[in-house]
Amino acid sequence: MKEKVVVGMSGGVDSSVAALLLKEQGYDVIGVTMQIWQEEEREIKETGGGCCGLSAVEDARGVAEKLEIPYYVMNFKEEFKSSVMDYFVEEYLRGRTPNPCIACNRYVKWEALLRRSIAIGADYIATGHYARIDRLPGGRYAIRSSVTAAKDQTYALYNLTQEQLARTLMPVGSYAKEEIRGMAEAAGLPVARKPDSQEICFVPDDDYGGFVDRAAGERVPGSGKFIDKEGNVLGIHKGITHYTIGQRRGLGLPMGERVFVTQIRPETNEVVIGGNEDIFTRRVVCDRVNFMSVEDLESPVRVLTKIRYNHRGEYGRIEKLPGGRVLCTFEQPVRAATAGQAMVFYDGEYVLGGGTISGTEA
RNA sequence: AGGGCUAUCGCCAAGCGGUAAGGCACAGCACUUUGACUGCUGCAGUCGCUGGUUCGAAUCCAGCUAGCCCUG
Repeated sequence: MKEKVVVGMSGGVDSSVAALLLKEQGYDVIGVTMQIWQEEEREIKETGGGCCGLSAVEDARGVAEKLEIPYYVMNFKEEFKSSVMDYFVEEYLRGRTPNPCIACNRYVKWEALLRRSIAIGADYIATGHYARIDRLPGGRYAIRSSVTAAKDQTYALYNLTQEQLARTLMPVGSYAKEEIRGMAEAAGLPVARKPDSQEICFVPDDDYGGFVDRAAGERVPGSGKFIDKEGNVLGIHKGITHYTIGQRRGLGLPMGERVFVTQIRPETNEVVIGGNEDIFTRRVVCDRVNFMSVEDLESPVRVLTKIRYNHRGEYGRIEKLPGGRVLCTFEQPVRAATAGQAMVFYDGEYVLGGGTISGTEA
């Protein structure tokens, strides 16, 4: 009997080809689009694609028809709201900078979707991520870099558990983006030319600060002071939720030279401003760690570490700290390590693990 | 109501008789399954105002206005 796999279809090229590849590989494929934040009625159709685009359902259904596979829309709005949107807002209110995609992957895609897929008899779930999953000699599963470094999406997947990885397929990770588009074209999929997704999917107007303020209601932090490291007041800011470490644009401070956010202090509602040289550090600490290729970190090890999605990575030594935290001491200073963002460790092509950045000092 | 100094883009600031540098800020675009960073492009028909001298003035002269400083 054929193994059954539920493919999370966003309506983008990548997940569409994932479904195509799995069908060709002989799986019993079921297409599912996760309804996560969109309004029920009016499907806003314009740009979007990739992970959680706007015209998801319409496009995904078209692809499913073309592939002649069953297709369903599942509602995950509650899970998405509590695990992603609420978390997103809370983090900003704390002066941190969340990565919603990582939360969405772990808690919505790989928790809620996997559970429901199993409930309908599936053996696996699959996505269109540019990453591979290998089972290592020791028996553990680990995310492995995509064959194309350019589109590598392993960073956003470091938080998956062994159980989740054991039931996941990522067929797209073995190909380059151009190859994927080529296959979509060849198969006549209607989404072959769809642009890649970008920005935060549930903030369509790009105004994430406004989104947070609206969602925060009464708790929205008002304007406060921009200060320098000596404490001199440089100006007034719009509220700490509008800033992140390393940010330059949007400050409105004509200092004569480029200045950046170096600190956010939620206690005093202050945003500290400094020069570019003030945002580099060699020591970064994270918590909420998830180990992947290894079960635990017994002794310090040298790894390549990424501190943001689009980061080529920097070498450093990681070691455990009390409280389940991990400290990474980089060989070269890294720029703008930001609390709330993820720090992901790579052992060669494999994701060793990762955590949420809590600060730049132990 | 004595004397001196300064008035050029939102901020800072070149310019010194030959037809408005630059930096910051800001905007748009590119990049990007997060936030950033970065890159590219744009951004004074006009130099506080009014006259004058010059072929020609932001640049020289006069008056006016405003701000700053010193002395009353």
